[in-house]
Amino acid sequence: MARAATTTDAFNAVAEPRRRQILDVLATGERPVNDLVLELELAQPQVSKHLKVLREVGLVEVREEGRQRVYRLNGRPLQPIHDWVREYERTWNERFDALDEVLEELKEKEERDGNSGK
Amino acid sequence: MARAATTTDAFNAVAEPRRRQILDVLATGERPVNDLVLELELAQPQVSKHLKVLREVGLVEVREEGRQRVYRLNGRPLQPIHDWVREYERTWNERFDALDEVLEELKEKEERDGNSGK
DNA sequence: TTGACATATTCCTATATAGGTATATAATTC
DNA sequence: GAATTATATACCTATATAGGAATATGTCAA
Repeated sequence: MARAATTTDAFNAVAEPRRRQILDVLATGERPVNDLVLELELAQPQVSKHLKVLREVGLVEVREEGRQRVYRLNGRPLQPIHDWVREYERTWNERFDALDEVLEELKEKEERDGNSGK
Repeated sequence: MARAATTTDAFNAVAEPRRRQILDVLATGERPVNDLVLELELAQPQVSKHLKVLREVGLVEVREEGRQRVYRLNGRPLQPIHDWVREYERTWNERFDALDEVLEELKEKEERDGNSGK
């Protein structure tokens, strides 16, 4: 089997840096294709193809305006990535260790006092 | 050009669901390869190969213990993903809209009062 | 040292790109 | 309607998989 298609989900679509760049630009406001071409210094067909992938996973939407296609961001499909990766934040963020300690202390305290008080 | 190698960065490594599964298991504690094989119901060579990819991007580390290789998680390479995707949270989270409104009000208030004070 | 166990590596195949180039499609203007 | 502009699509190539099967490597036990 080959790798999963880039259009499988946001994880795959966003693995490509060019596509993240496109989203980063669109995050500042909607854009017709040619603006993206100029801002990213990427060939027009490449931009169109990346946009197609992003469209298929729902990360962008299009509006027709004369002969232009105006693309806008839809971040919602990124939520699963956010949710997944957030669980790992504690593994690199030391503040979580501190928080864990506090919670641990509270728990122990509760176990000591808890039985007497309700 | 083909797609970027899976070992290019965490974005690419983690696009594969099996590798996310492996990390999810390791998040609960280190494991020798065979435990992963059993828990994921995946063939041993496949697991070893996925682990190799994860090793190359630094998402796991190995310790030799007799004839076993005990793998443990290192979440740090996930931080760039977290940082990137977090910027988009506001695009799907309505609470940010509410926050934006509050900030907008504060800003307007400041502009009204600001000139007299300070 | 022979065999059992744990893991990694090699070889195979089908498939899917990303970018380049050329071209098709569609809207607009003169 | 011919030329121009904006975008999408088709075709090509090099490359990299993910999984399956077989095998190599390394470790321990009897």
